[in-house]
Amino acid sequence: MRTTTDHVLRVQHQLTERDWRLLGWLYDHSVLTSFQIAHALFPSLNYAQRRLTQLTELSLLERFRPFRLQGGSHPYHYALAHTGALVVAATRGDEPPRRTASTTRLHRIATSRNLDHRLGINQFFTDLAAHERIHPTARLHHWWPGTRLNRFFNPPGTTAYGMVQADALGVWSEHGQTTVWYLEHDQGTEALGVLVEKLAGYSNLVRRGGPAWPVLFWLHSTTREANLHRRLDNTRLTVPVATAARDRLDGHSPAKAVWHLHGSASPLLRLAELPMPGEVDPADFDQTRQRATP
DNA sequence: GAGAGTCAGCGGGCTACACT
DNA sequence: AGTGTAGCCCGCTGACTCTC
Repeated sequence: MRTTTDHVLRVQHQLTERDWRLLGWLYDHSVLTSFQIAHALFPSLNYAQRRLTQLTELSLLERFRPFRLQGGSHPYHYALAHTGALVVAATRGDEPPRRTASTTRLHRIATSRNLDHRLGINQFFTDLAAHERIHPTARLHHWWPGTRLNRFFNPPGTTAYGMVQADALGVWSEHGQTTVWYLEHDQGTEALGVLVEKLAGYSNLVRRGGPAWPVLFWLHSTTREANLHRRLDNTRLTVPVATAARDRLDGHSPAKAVWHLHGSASPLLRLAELPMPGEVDPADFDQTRQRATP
């Protein structure tokens, strides 16, 4: 135990603010590819690869390359190694994970059938972080995994709001406008009816006094997007619903004007322009310990 | 001087395909 | 069936510049 703690102390002073942000993301969101990390946090892929190799040598990160059927190779996929998990847990005041738990977690990440879905969600947020990196007025304040939402809405000792099953929650600002939204990442594998049914959870939340933040469907094609809007025409909505299709992005970030707000005749909206039920202070979300940065 | 970052070239691991 | 080659998709390395 003493040795492990020493190692944690030893590596901490070698970390930059960017490293802390990366470790925090991996603590919350399991896995990122070298491309995603480079795009979100580094000026070049080359330099990112160097730094990631260093963090791996410090035993903060683990990496793996999934088998690729079409030939060639996947990029390295990075996850938190045991030491990395200890470092982040320590800064957040969480219970330090046991080594066996860290190993089990890693194996589960690497072999998960939901790996593509997870990487798809993470791609959305790393695209936003990349936008933030080169646009001084933009800021990704918070990126929460879906699992943290229920803790946020139902803290111990309070009246429960109910459950929502979002893939993630984001708090995003640009040009002084702040929005909070739930993300539903769609790979086109679920029936449209299943997507529409997910909105019932958000309606329940609003009915019990929860906030009516927009729900974003991040869809894989414009055809599916059009079909979903037709379905929504016959659905009673209590939260704003917006959609974007990845096949019309043409390299644009999800921060840009790509969002089709259901029931609105207005042109496509930027992420920061989505309707909010009231003023939002990003600091309101700090109490649940989002960042790993000490 | 140290660290951050860029550029170009090289090499590894894989599939597909043609040839023997 | 075995072998060689091309192409794809990557990461790694050395040499260099820039900034603090």
